[in-house]
Amino acid sequence: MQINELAKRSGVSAKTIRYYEEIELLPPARRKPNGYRDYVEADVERLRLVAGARRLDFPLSDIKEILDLRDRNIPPCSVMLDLLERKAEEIADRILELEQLQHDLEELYAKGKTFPLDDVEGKNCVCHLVTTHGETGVSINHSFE
Amino acid sequence: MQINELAKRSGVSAKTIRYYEEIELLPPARRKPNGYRDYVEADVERLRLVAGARRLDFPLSDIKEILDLRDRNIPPCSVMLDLLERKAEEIADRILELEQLQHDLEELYAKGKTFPLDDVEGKNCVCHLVTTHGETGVSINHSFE
DNA sequence: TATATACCCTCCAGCATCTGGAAGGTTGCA
DNA sequence: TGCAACCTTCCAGATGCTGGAGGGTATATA
Repeated sequence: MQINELAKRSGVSAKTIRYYEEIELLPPARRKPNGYRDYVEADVERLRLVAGARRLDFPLSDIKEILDLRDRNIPPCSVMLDLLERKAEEIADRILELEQLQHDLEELYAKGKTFPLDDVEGKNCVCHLVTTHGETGVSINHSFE
Repeated sequence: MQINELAKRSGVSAKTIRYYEEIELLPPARRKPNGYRDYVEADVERLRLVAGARRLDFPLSDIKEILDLRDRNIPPCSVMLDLLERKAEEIADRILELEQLQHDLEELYAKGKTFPLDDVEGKNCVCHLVTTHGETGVSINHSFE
């Protein structure tokens, strides 16, 4: 099987497959006499595991760890379970952050709407609201509340 | 004011300030006779706008646009309002994606828990669940449901 | 045989946003 | 004189690919 067929069957582009080989996530591919990469069913399966884990947003380093265990005939399932759990926590945190961000954006938008749009140098415009202040540089300027 | 003071007052690291200058988000800094960068109040204000927009997760390209308008004495507020609105939509989409992902992770975790942990080559382990299938490569393997 | 096309190959560069570190100059103070 | 604490530039790395240049190969058709 050539690289494009593997790509179709795994849902990973040929470009990406070569990249995975380069960073040693996949072993060096067997070659046909003409130098083309030549794959078999086991490669499809391996790559599908990679694709599935990527879809769950696992970093390639974690995926590599899983595959390395499997290659050494150590069942990687408990590691995988751990990763799933940690990832879920990470995602939950990220969702909270984004919700806070969305809240800030909406507040700024609403407030910005009430200000003139042509105040370049003055202080009564939305641009001025989008500014950090103080030494921490982390909170929104709420001085117009 | 030297770079470290600007860093403290804006909440942006000295390293990052130099980087912003390099990519022309900030104009080349004035220099003291000894070659050190030398800043004034206006630089603090400009950098705070950058930091505030970054905190809202605006890409540097958008921020550059805003600053360029301001530098040409064109009020950037209506552009900023547009950006706020589009960004909020983007964040909302991202939150939905992450919630879907979290759902998938939890489902996989729960299901994985019910499987043996030592099934390397077989099909009854969580690793096998984390696999794309078919030509699309986008859906989770739910064959154990 | 010539050509068109659809593959395949390698290597290099770029995206976005910094961050770390090396190697070295400057300032200020004991 | 020595040392800490600044400052400078330049290079490399992180993440996960993607695009393109420049070139070889395979197959079918004219």
